[in-house]
Amino acid sequence: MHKEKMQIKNEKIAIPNLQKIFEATFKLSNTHGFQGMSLRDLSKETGISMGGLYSYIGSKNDLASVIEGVQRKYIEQVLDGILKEKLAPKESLRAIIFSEIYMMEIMSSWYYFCFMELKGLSKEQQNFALDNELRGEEIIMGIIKDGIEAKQFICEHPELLASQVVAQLQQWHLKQWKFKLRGVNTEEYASYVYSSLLTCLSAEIN
Amino acid sequence: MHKEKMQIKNEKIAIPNLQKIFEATFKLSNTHGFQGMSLRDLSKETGISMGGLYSYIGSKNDLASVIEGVQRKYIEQVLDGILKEKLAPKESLRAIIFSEIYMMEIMSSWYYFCFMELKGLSKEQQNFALDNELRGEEIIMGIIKDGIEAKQFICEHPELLASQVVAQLQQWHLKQWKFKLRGVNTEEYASYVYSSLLTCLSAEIN
DNA sequence: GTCTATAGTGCGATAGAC
DNA sequence: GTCTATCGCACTATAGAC
Repeated sequence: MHKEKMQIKNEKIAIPNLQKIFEATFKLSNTHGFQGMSLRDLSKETGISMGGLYSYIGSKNDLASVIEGVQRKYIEQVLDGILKEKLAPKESLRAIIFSEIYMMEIMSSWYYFCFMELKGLSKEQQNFALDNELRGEEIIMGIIKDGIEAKQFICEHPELLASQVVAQLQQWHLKQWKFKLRGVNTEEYASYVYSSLLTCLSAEIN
Repeated sequence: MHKEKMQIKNEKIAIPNLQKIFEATFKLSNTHGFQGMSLRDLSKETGISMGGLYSYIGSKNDLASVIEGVQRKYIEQVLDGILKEKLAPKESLRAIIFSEIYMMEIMSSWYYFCFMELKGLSKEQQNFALDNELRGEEIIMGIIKDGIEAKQFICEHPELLASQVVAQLQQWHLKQWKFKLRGVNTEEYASYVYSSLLTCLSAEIN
């Protein structure tokens, strides 16, 4: 995705270095914040010189922007994949919850970075992110409403229940330290979010 | 609280100016992040000169630190007030949810700032904040367990249900833009969080 | 109690050797 | 493709006039 913007043309060199840059950015941003991280820090952490960094990124802000772009594209692909399957309401909710949580597991640093550093991005990218959050919530709300019409669910406030699920999903990347401390694993958490949702929908848990 | 550290001794001058400084900090941090905000920005926003600012704060980092300290003290006072009342499990949960949400309503900028800028604070303050989150969750979990023992509640995973409530509470300051957009008011949201919790506890809603 | 002026530092970014 | 050296700037913080 980032190919065309890069000065380094040899992929065998470019890809491992880009990976190093992303990982170091996540690490340093998690301790100092992206604005608090200097390119000198990043240079030390990656082992790439200041000058060298600039053949991989256009500018410091460009680096944050690229990370957000890659993350957004990935999520869109996965979500669209699920929606294409046209599952029944219950299975659809299950698929969304489990895939989002497993996705966060794999890309947890990306999620966390994008959430915490959203402010530093361009207005355009901020709007994309907010729209994405609304869209995610509306998809869940839509499925709940479909289930209500099909007499499978009972729920007074579908919009608030949807936001409850979104809140629980986000906790999985925002508060990983807490779940690790409590010894809750990915599978357990996803199962809980799903069963709690079914309880609030007055639906039977299989 | 911040009195002893300040150079300005006349309260009638100091308090309004400190207020201006806090509000401007919240505003600028919400758009650029605290690290991204310069004291020149803060000087322009408050109308106080660079030199003037330094008679109110010890340093830039000190400003963030003071904000976190004030916020923490406030929350502790309110929580302790509720726990002293020794209410029945249901009423206790209700009191915690409603007071926390109304508190966030009043001090929303403070909550948001402390959440987003936690990284920039000293290790000591970070630990305080994390402990506070754990403590808040444990209080809720404890009340749920009390209610289970008293045969008032049924719940398989008290610790996950407690984290669900904490997640929902945090959304109220993290995502205020969303609730405003959806036209959800404070009272409605607090009621929903409470009734959703009772549903998950298989308890009757009065 | 508030200001302007400025010291001193560390930043993002680039040029050009290798 | 990677490095070192360096430019110019914006930052935090302070000194001292008013």
